[in-house]
Amino acid sequence: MANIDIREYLSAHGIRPSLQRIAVMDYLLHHHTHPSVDEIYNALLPVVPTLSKSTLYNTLKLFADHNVALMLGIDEHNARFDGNVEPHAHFMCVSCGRIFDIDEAMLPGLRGVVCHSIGEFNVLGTELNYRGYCPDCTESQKN
Amino acid sequence: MANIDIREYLSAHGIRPSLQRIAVMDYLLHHHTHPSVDEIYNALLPVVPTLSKSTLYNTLKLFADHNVALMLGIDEHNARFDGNVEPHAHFMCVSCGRIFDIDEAMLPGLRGVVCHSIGEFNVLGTELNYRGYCPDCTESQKN
DNA sequence: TCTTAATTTTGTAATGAATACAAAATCGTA
DNA sequence: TACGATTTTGTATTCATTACAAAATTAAGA
Repeated sequence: MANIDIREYLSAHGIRPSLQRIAVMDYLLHHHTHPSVDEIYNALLPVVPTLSKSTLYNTLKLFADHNVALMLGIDEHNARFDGNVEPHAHFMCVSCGRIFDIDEAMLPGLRGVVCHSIGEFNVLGTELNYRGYCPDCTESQKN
Repeated sequence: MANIDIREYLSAHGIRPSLQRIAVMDYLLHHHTHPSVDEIYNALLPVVPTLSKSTLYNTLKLFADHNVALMLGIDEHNARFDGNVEPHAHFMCVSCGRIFDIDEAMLPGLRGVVCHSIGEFNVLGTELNYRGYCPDCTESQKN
């Protein structure tokens, strides 16, 4: 996705596309590692040397509010962010700490819990998190 | 559930039943409000005047590790705890802040995402969280 | 282009939940 | 009762996040 497209993507969601916001959105769309604020900061500092943590927090909050990024609560130590806003679940490995996407192909039941209402409850957002051992760490445990 | 039963419940899960631990477990089993550490602390202080926050953190971590309590990540500001360890989802109202239990009767799809493995991923724990407006707050918004 | 107001960014200071740690208290067992 | 292990407690610390005001940037009109 070129920068011009990210500009339009942000604008289309009511976000004025500043240099910093484009850089953050660009990073989120090209890195599916569910980065923390610090990871994004360290990655973008060479690109946007004046970037401050405040701007990052502001920007990520703005993105979450405008539904162009997810703020994940799966890691109890840091907020994690995801530019993929399509319904999907997450798996965090308790051994290596990586966070994996779990999509409908892997978890057919996913559709059954993604909804806009539950009885009289009006649902705005859904978060489905798993913790356990990823395939790599399950394998290395056997040895 | 009488204290003697809580003793046995904790013992059966490999937890030595101290006065403090019994008090915390008792509180969790009788209050389904998904309390924060502070709420538990303030509620138990009159009962266990020497109770310290350190003990609470230790105890709740111990409970979570031994699967007699859930540590919920649904509230980004505080960890919340739940003595109900049966599979169920949670709903947090963005208006009043209350956290509600969502069981299988309300959400038939729940069974479809509670599992012990997803492909090669070895699942130890599942957390399904919703955010939105609860029935009370949806109603009062109309006025 | 200049002016001005609004928005955005930035740095610093403050907040507060959670953790670390060691001393004191308690428990279990001989 | 004595002693080693476990648990509790208080204090100090850490560190992610928020608050806030000044500086920089942008948008739009004159």
